Amino acid sequence: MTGKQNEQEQPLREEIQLGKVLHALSDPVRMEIVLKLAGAKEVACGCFGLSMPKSSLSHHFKVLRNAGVVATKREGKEWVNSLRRDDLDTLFPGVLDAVIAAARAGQAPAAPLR
Amino acid sequence: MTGKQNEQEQPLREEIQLGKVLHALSDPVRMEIVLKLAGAKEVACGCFGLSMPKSSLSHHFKVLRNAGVVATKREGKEWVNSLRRDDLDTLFPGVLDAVIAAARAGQAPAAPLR
DNA sequence: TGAATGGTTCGAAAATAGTCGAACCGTATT
DNA sequence: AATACGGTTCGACTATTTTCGAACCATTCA
Repeated sequence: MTGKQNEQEQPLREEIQLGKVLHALSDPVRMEIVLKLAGAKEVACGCFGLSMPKSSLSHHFKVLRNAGVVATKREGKEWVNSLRRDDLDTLFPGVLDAVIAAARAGQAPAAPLR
Repeated sequence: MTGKQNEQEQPLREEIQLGKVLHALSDPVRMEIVLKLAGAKEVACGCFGLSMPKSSLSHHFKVLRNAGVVATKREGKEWVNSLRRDDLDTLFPGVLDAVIAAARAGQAPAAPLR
């Protein structure tokens, strides 16, 4: 009953590459995920209003994870995701903030944040 | 003798999309091009120490152009490229600067800028 | 006009990325 | 133990990207 696998393999901070990060962020679905994570700390995979099969969604999370953009770990029976803000900010200062701000402004102008 | 085609088709400012830009920047060759352009205003396509066929290089410039990252126009018999800083800064404030700074720091740490 | 230069465009082949159903794996609940 | 739940993994397929040689196109210079 001990956790057999309660973390997905993710790159260490120093293994994160800018190119990979930018590629991960270049997809609209993944950008939407990142925007949601940016506003909500931690979110389970299913809690996204994204209409697509589980497997597709899981794929996008995997890309984000492998790029070092999000961290995923078990929390009960669901996987909980979070942005690796500290790592990204340290490695690439300002990049994530600027991209998120630009994406917020451009893609979803009408979304009432509260 | 009049210029038959002295500009490559490029998106208007308002047609530039963040996702396309990020994808364009996610390739190492293209990032290198952008870094060179960032430090040198305008540069002809050939003036890059990149060892690859003309057609491949041309392809990467095309991706950058289509994404709205660089502008290209005829100057005598060569094509001259420049970063579309003003457009990008207006649309996505801080993104280009942060990415360039991060790329400079990460990829080519030993390059003595002067 | 002819040839050299600088770079684009055209295929076509190879590599990479995205989509999705089906099977699977831990966890929790019964 | 059996079932449900949340999500991953495994193919297989499709679509997009990358790479590169060969042909082409303006421009300039001889």
